[in-house]
Amino acid sequence: MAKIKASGNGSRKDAIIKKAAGLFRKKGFASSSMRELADGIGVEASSLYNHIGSKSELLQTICFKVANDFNMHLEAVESSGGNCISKLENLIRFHIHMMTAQYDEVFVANHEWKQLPEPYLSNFLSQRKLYENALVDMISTGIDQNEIKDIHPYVAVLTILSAVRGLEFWHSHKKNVSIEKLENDMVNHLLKGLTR
Amino acid sequence: MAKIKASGNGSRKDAIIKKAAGLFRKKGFASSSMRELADGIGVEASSLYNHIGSKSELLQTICFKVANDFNMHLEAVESSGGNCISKLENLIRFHIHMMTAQYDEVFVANHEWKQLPEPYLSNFLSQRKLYENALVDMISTGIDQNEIKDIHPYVAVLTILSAVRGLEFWHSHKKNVSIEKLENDMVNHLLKGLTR
DNA sequence: CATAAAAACTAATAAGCGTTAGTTTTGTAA
DNA sequence: TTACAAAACTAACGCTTATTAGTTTTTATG
Repeated sequence: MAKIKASGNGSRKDAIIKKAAGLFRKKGFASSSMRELADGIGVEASSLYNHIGSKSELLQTICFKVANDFNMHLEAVESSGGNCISKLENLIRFHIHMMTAQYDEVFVANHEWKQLPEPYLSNFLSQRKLYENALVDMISTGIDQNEIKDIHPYVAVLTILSAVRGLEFWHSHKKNVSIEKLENDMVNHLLKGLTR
Repeated sequence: MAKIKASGNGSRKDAIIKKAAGLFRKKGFASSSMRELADGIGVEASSLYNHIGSKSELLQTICFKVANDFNMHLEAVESSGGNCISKLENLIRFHIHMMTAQYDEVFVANHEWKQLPEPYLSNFLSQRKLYENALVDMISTGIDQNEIKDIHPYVAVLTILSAVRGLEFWHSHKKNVSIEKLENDMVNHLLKGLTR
């Protein structure tokens, strides 16, 4: 065996994907070169191709892994009991959790999906649309049951998803506030508003 | 004179910048080529250099034009009367307005600023930090004056800025809702929450 | 130690990139 | 019509890109 792995119990391929996620986040997919990625691992660029198929495949792996994690959690929440607001709260907290636990991967999936080639691009977009629609349904139900204000459901979904997405900016600022307070304050803001 | 302009009263340079904003939004800055941009205008790539300095200059122009528009409006709001909540509402509505009136440019400034070379990158980031700080101060004042809930001010700023930023997804969905209802629902959500 | 597989290496390819130089065409004004 | 400037063109430059082929080194297993 050889030098690429270094640590952990994942495969060499996993190590490459992890490094790629970090690089793609920092510089963007198109501005990241395979030579740069190889440098970060301590290997020649061509050596990477013993483990992966292509640069594009790296992006695909990252994006669909993230999409899958969100879909799995959504299913779990949907089939759980509880009212709409608590389901929404659960989802918001999961988004915040993912953003901190898998920062690079979530960031890349959020920013670089446009660079996916067909048919992966269409696949990714339709998965995201399904996810959004599930949240729209959840909010619509909440409105019907008088849990939630009369608001355009998609606007609310957009606001929530965009707000949690914005946690990507948190990484440079995380000194003063604990992640628990961040999570609680954001959930509270999104569900109960700012006005006293 | 020559063929590049086609319409309007802006210069040829302005026409190129406008086309570049559209292209950079659709494909990303790094994935957009000068040949592609020239194609969209109906000209050879080298002809562009009679009007612009470089590809990077196009990005700089777009990013700083947007930053400047936001800074100008912020100054106007800060020196206006009114309580904190109404100032915040004014700002949120301006963000929504910019996102619809200058979609390509705002999108590019939001997504591609990372590709700015130094010292423009540092300049852009410090302008954004100043903008964020102004909003943090605004919310802190609101908390002191009992207008706003006791929330971590930066979390609230992050939530608001991220939410309005998410309107970039609106362009594919704008059929069912008027921009006025969108604006009102989002302002209401961000200021007064979702829960009835 | 021998063998085989895994994973590294060197070298090269073809394509695309931003950009420049030099030249020709186009449009305006005298 | 002539003269000037603006803006287009063609052709090429040096560089970087992802990727492949072929070879050698490393590692694990018998």
